[in-house]
Amino acid sequence: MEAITIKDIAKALNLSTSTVSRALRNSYEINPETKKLVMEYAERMNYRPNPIALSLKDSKSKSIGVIIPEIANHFFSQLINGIESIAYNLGYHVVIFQSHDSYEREVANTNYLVSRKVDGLLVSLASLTTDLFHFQDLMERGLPIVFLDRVPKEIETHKVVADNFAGAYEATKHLIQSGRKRIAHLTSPIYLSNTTERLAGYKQALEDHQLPFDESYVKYCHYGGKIVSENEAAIQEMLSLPEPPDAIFTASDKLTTGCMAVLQQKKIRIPDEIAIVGFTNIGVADLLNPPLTAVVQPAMDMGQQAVELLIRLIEHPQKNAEFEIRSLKTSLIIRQSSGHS
Amino acid sequence: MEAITIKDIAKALNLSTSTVSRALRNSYEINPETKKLVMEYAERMNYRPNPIALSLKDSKSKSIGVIIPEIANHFFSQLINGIESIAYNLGYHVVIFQSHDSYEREVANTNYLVSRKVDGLLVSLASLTTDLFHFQDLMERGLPIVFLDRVPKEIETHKVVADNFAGAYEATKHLIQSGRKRIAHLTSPIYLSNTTERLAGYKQALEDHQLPFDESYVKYCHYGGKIVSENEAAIQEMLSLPEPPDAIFTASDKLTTGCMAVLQQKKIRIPDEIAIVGFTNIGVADLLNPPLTAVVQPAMDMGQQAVELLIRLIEHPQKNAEFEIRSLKTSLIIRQSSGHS
DNA sequence: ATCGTTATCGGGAACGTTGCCAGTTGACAG
DNA sequence: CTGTCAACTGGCAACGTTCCCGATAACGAT
Repeated sequence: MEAITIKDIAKALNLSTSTVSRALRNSYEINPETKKLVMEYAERMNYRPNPIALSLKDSKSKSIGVIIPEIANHFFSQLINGIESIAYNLGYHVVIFQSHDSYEREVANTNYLVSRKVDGLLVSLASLTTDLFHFQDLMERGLPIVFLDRVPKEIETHKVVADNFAGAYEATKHLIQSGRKRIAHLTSPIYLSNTTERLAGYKQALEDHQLPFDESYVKYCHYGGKIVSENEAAIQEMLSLPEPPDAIFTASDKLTTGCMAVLQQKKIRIPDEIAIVGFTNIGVADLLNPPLTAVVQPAMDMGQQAVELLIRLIEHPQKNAEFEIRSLKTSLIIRQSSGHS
Repeated sequence: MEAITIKDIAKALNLSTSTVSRALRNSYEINPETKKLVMEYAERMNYRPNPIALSLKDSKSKSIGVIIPEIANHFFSQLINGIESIAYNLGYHVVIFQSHDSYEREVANTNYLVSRKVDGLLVSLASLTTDLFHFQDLMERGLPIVFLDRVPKEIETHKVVADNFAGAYEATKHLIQSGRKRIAHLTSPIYLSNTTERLAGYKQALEDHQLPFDESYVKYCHYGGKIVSENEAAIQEMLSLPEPPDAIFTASDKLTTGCMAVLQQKKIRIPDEIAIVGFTNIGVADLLNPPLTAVVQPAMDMGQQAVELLIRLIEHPQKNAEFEIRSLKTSLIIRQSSGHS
């Protein structure tokens, strides 16, 4: 606990704290000998500057906050790995918070991170967030924020997303080309950017292939598949339609596995009766029964690009800012669940 | 950015900072009217004490550090959820770091967290950590640490683990009772507490059922299944034995899925040719092909108990300390991969 | 009138660091 | 011998907060 401070060094070497400080910072106006003396002593005593004191002084912390819905999700944990790999190399620390898709938690986490003087924020919106004031306010006050994956339309800043439209289009098209006619879409709340983009891709693919769009084939699950009963109800509703779907395109990790679980439990054969394509980064897709056809997002890459943009924003405060929206390609990995022959 | 401070309040209300400070803290020696004035003004201006300043002053931060091997792992993310749920309620913040099973990273993270003045540490050891000085040193300097899951024998403090011996015993016994005779064990480096305990349970089960223990049936994967080729090599070695195993008991998430992937790729039928039981908390065990028999750890509970112990340690510095080792029961969930009829 | 008490408040130091402003030397030109 | 200028170093304030110590006034009690 008794960490050594600059003051201790000053006392031991009979110097002033300022001198020590400048010596350690290798200032030109310090006698090389003194410098050497200080540096060696500091080294020997294993001196580490106190980041808290520095933060207090400079209102900077060399750390960035990450707010994501949850970490128990392959997409987000890969995202984090991407973020960390870059941030680490650039000398930034990463502080992770989960919103658990709750608006209140997101706000609380945001406030805490700000009071902790993070230099910037990386955010993927909670599914239940509709009011964006807490972020808008911060941005106006000059805090750099970069959004990724689930991004708000209303805020102007750098954003990194997957090409959801193309991914959904490709997935739907794949199902169509595999012979499916009645393709359902199980997705998240409509006010997520993801949802509308994927929905649009899905619709466009239907249209381009002369299939009708039927609103009753689209189900929005507010809790993103985390509440089983909601899933189950949504799927049950679709199955009870006069013409039940012969394929389901699911829009997230949890929705996909949740859907598979429900079908399995109902003894509905995949893909014979219903084919599935999931928008998911789940790691064991090819170990599933049946192996899952998936639209995979370049999560790691997304994380990396997002930090890069953020750190650029932090270190070169906006030259009143052209903001970028980077849209990264997804890849469709075809396995058996889509019934592709 | 221009957060309001106690000084601002003092100036605005024509008081001294000390008075404001005490008013906010509801000190008895402040005139109730003054108090009201201050509190209302603070409320109106949305005053929040600066945690950095507090940390500097008290060398306390009301936050705890968590160092785990990796987040992209169901066991650990559940652990985190358990930790957060309790810590949050007790007014502590949780700062998560991944060691990625690297000793250097573990040390770096530890140092950073300590310099950031976390009030305590929750640690699950990196698989490549053998030198424990960085933790021992901290403990001697009075920093509360609680280990969980992967714990060191050499350090005396609270520990929370799963009952690895019993879990492994039960898994092995289950395989034996399902008619398997040549049960292999795919596991992590031997210097992890987990590994030895699970190995012991495995051995004991063999012995109790009059099966010979054969060292060539035990493979230690240093990278815990994260490096596919290592997995593959280990499994290949076992398959090339004169008497290849008819069952494999795998000791972790990644080892389990890795093993299944290799068998699948080699077109070895599970469980017909080789049965599998995995020590894993993977969420989609029943969606796998075949559904996976698993020894599940009460990860959430483990996390919760560990924080409780840690916070107790933080808030009631050791009454020279009876240290607890809590061992929580695992549960064997039987599915098809073990070939149970 | 003097003193102790109580109630209420302000001053200043401290946490660790940096940066500005001032010294204090010594050398050297004038 | 003085003035100037480097070269080097020290003092101090500041970041936001708390806490110890006093200070002030009112008010009985002595």
